[in-house]
Amino acid sequence: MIKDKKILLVEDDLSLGMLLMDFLESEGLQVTWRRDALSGLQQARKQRYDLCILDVMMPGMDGFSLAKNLREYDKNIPFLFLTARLLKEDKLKGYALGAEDYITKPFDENELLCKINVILRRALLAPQTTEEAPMQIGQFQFDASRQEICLKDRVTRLTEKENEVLLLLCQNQNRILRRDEAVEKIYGKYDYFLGRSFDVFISRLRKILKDDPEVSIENVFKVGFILNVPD
Amino acid sequence: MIKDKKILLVEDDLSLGMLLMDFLESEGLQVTWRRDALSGLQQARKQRYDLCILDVMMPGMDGFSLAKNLREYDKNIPFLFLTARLLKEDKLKGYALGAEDYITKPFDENELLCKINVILRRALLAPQTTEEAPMQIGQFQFDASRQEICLKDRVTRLTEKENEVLLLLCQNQNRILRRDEAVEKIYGKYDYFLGRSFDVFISRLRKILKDDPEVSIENVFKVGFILNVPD
DNA sequence: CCAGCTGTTAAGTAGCTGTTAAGCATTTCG
DNA sequence: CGAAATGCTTAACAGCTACTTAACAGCTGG
Repeated sequence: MIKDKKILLVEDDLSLGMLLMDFLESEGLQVTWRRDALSGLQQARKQRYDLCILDVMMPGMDGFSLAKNLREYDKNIPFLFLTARLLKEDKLKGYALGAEDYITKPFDENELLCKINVILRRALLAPQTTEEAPMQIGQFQFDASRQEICLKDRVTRLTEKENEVLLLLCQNQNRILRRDEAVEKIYGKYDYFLGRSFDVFISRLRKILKDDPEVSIENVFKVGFILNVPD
Repeated sequence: MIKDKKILLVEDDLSLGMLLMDFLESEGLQVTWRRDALSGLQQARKQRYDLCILDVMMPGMDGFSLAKNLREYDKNIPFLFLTARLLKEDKLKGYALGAEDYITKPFDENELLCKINVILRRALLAPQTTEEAPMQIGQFQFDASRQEICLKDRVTRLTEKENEVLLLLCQNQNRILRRDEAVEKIYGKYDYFLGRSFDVFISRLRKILKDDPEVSIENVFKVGFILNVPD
C-alpha cells in the first residue's frame, strides 16, 4: 500500500476524527487533522497535500464551500467527502465540485483506505509539477517559472493562463497536444466556452511566437494542436 | 463531461445491460457491451478501452477472474465492479485486484456517471500510455501520434478518421483487417451507412498511398482489406 | 476611485470533415 | 451467362470547428 503521503483531514467530530487519524497513521500516512473548515483552509495553504478528506456537515463553513476554496487555490488537489447525509443531490453536487469520491457514514475503515489508495495511486502516475529550467523554443527562451519568454533582447511577460497553455504545448512539442486533455488540465473540466477561451490563448500565443518563422502552433482539426519547433 | 471515451461493459443481465448502454451512449461515451466474461476478454484484446465496467456475478467466469485476466494483458487498464452483493470481503477483494471503484446495485445512473468521469479524468492526467513510434509502410513513414504520413519530403496530414483507419490497417499489415471489426472499433457499432463511409476512407487512403507501387490496400470480397507492404 | 490588466464571452468569417448519394465496376453463384 | 450483391470513386454538402478581433466584467494596485 502507498505510504508517506500527506493527508489533510477536516472533520469536526472529535471521536471520528481521532479514530480516522489513528487508523490512517497506523497505515503509514501522514495525517493533519483540522476541526473546522477555516483552519483546514489555512493549513492547506501552508503545505501541499496529496489528498484532502472533508466532512460535509460542519459548523461554520461546510465541506462543499471548503472544497470550492481549496480548488481556487490549487485546481488539481484531490479531495473526497465524508458525510452522514446520503441525499442524491448532495452526492452529485460533491462530484460536480470535482470530488474523487463521496463516502457516507457509517463506512468501513478498510474500504476508505482502499479508496484512498486508488486516489493516491492515480496521483503517482501524474507528471511532476512544473519544470524549473528555461526551455528553448526555436530562437525563444521560455522560462515558465518566471512566466516570461525572450527573443534576443526582447522580454515578454506572459499572463498566468498563457503561461500554462504554452507550458503544456512545450511538454508535448512536435506532437499533438489533445484539446480535451489540455482544457481538462487547465480548468479541471471541459465545456464549450472553455474550449473557446482556450482558442483565444492559442491565438495570442501565435501572435507572440510569430517572430520566429520556424516556430508554429499547428491545428489538427477536431483533435488538438502541435507546437512545431525546429530540430 | 468527458466524451468519446471507449467503455467496455461486461454484464450478463439483459435489461441492466441495455439500460446502461443506452444511458452511457446518450452521454457521449462509446460503449461496447459483452454478455459474458470470455467474450469480454476477447473484446478487450481487440481494442484498448479507457474503462471496463465488470459485473461480479456472471455465469462461467466471474468478474474478479476477468479482471485478473485483463490485468495480465494490460496492467494499467482501469476497471470498476458492479455487484448486487455487498459483502465487505468482496469489496476489499475487488480493490485488491486494482479496481477503481466498487459499486453495489441498485445504484443511481448519474452517480455511476460521476464515478466514470472521475476515473476518466484521472486517466487524462496520467502520462501517455501508448507512446507509439512512427511506423514504416513501404517507403512511407506513418506517425499516428502526429496524425501524419511522410514520403521523402512530402508530408500529408491525415484527418482523424483517416488516421484511425490507417492505424488499424497497420496493426494488421499483410493480413486481413475484417470489415465488421474495423467499423466496430471506429464507430462502436455497425450499419450499412457506416460501411459505406468506411469505404470512402479506404479510397482516400489508397489515393494517398498510391505513390509507392509496392504498397496497396487489397479488398477481400465480403470480408475486409489487407494492407500489403513489402518484406 | 480610477487605470490597467486578465480571462471570458461574443460575433463574424472561413474552412475542414465525415457522411451520403450516385454511377459504374467487380465479384459471386445459381 | 446474367442477376444480385458488394466494392470503388468522385462529388456535394451540412454541420461542425477554428481563427481573429472586439467588447466587457472583475480584479488589483496605487
